[in-house]
Amino acid sequence: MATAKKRDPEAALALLWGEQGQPTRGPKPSLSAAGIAARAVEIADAEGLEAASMQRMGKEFGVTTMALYRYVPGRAELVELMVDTAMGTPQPVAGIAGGWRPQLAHWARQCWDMYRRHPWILTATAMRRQLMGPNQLAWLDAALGALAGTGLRPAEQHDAFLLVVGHVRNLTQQLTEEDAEAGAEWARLTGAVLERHGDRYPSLTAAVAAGAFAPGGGDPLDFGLERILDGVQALVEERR
Amino acid sequence: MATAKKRDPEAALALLWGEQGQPTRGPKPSLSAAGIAARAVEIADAEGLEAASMQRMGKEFGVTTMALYRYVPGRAELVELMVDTAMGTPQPVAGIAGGWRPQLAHWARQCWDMYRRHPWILTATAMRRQLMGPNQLAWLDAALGALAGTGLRPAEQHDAFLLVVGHVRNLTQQLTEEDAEAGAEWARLTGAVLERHGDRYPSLTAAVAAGAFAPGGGDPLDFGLERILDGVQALVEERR
DNA sequence: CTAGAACTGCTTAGGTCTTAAACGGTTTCG
DNA sequence: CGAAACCGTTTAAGACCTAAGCAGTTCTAG
Repeated sequence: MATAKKRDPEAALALLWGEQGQPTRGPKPSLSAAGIAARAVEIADAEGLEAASMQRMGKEFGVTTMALYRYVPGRAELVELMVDTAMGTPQPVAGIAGGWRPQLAHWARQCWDMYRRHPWILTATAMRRQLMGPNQLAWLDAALGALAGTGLRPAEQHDAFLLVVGHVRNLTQQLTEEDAEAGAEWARLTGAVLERHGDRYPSLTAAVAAGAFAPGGGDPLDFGLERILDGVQALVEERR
Repeated sequence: MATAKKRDPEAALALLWGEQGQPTRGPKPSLSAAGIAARAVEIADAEGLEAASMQRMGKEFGVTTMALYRYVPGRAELVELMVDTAMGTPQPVAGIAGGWRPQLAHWARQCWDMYRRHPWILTATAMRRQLMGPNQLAWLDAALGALAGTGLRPAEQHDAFLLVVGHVRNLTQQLTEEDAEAGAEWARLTGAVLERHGDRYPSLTAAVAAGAFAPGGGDPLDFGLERILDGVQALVEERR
């Protein structure tokens, strides 16, 4: 079946944390979950998440598709492992001078780099309470470490964290969409539509004419990040 | 084939904008693209985007799966039409007193309601330059209308728009994930993990202990929206 | 008024994907 | 030395999307 199935979160977590007692009986395993995930990450980086199908991974290792199910409960669990593998470990944030704001900015930039290297993580973690592996928790921990310096209430720190990751993720999606050629085609088509129906969208027409949609020059992360950090800082100072 | 296929953006746009010359020759069509999309939206609302498959839609209307392809070039185009259909028209923002900030806040809240009604729009519009239909453009136009009052540079208005939609979308994703039961299970599992490996994540452990992850009481949209608008407002005043 | 063009919906078929189940071979433990 | 555990394979089932061709139906051009 392509859908549903009964998922076992315990098994998935054991896989993520590498907490399965390895067997002693039968033949030596020729593969490993970590190895499969690592190769799958490479493929997803190069060709997208869809390309890293079970069948493809089987071919990649010279085994049958079904052989993979000895190492991984199913596709969903493999993707979860891929996500944690691809994320890697963030640099610690404690060493950065200047308090929470430069620390959080550095964290965001690092996170952005990571997402740009592995844009498929976005779709893999969308619309689903993701089981978090060691690396994903490390990223969370690092951001919270920076935010602890704000003196905000705990719930507010959590909200601020979501705000920053959210921005990073949105930007990743925005920028990944554009691979120049496709972006130009899109702009052309949308421009043609606007030419026909522009009168229904006065503000949009004006903005386009003013060049609001022209490919920007600066660092795309900056604008939003600065606005968000300004907003958080205002709250921090208000609390003090 | 389940993948690839040659897409025809022109045809897709014609579908979105209802600009196909309707036929005069053969038998009366028993369905319509708009009708199919409308029903598909209902199904996606209730059971998720996956549930609104071609096969399912065929059954839904008492015809074969392939009959649908007389009305829609393919699944992708149907989803695009579903998105625009589900979005509907936003309330105009011009009538709201108090300038750009209340206008943008109202827009965001309205947008959030829309996304909460149709959370599948998130996954449908992820990782792909979406062809925009009339309704989607109307939402964009409304937001830009509010932002025009800021006096920011055009590119900055665009960036600010992305910041606000991004927040709304992130929050939708965040909140849709939690359907209480699943959320509790997730919290339990993550708690158990943290109990075992907590020493590796000091900041996270502290935050959890302080209740940062306890289900919050207030309006979840508020925190981020206020921070973002504060940040934008600071820039507006700096420009003045 | 009558072909034929155009359009309808259906059938057939081929390709993708995940995964359940059973089977023979291999390794180690009791 | 048997039996249990584990390996990779084969087989097969059920989901999905869609290309291609076929038999009717309806309008229009000649």
